[in-house]
Amino acid sequence: MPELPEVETMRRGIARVIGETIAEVQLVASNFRPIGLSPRPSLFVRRLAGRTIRDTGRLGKRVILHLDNDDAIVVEPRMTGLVLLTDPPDYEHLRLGIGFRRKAAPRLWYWDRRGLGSVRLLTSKELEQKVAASLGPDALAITQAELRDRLQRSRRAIKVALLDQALIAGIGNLYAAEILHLARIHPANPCSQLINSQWHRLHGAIGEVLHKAIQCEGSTLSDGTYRNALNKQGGYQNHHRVYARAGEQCPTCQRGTIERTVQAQRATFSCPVCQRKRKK
DNA sequence: CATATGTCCTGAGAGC
DNA sequence: TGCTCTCAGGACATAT
Repeated sequence: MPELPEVETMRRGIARVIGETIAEVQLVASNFRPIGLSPRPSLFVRRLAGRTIRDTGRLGKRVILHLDNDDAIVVEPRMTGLVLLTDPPDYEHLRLGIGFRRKAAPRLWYWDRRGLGSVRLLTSKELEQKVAASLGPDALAITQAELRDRLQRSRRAIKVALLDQALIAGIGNLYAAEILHLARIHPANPCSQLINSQWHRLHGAIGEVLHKAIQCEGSTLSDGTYRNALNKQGGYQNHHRVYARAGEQCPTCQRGTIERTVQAQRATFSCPVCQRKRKK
């Protein structure tokens, strides 16, 4: 489930490879069907040979490694992908390894248990046209006016709209629930019905939740999958207010009991008391 | 054009 | 105990 905070933690965690030159690329075939790798393996390896990592970045929920020839490695972890500079949780689900010329440089791994993620090598033009152009403003950079302008005409529920990466980039199922709870907005509330004070609270809650989650290095859920680049668990799961807490008392109002509902085939958690369905 | 649904994948946990 | 079923949710293809 890596969302913005987890992917940002990955990006920061691999900053040490900036300036390193690629010596060798290892594609781990194993018994798995091919990972979402493009271009085809031989070309992928050839185009990376001798390249230097110029910078790291993030586009929504993707980690970007910018190379010295302006190509970019685009890592999309989806549900269970991890970018690591240390030994992975297991060797069975390793997909890709990159070794560097400098002896002291750590090896860069891509590990993915479920294999829904992908690793692509794109030109800067492809990165712009295929990736960046399909994303809305980053959730950490969006202004309150942009947020309202982009979402308020949607006929969908606010939580469903927050998950639409073309409207705002970086928020996933877990953080959407946490953000709406902090903002005291019901997830089923249609975007068109939000009033000014709610847009204000929503914008504030997006920043507050995401910054705190980054500070905690993301959320490691009960399955234990998510890890930072050094294979350490995140800490934000200890701050979750509603996610996976159905039946517990609401931490905001101390009166409501957290409910689990389903929207767009995704589990949603909210407090029926302080996240009222009608506008404020 | 906007929105809705089906699909991929593995492993954990429930229920019998 | 061992089997089957359900669920978890990223992004995208296809349908409405």
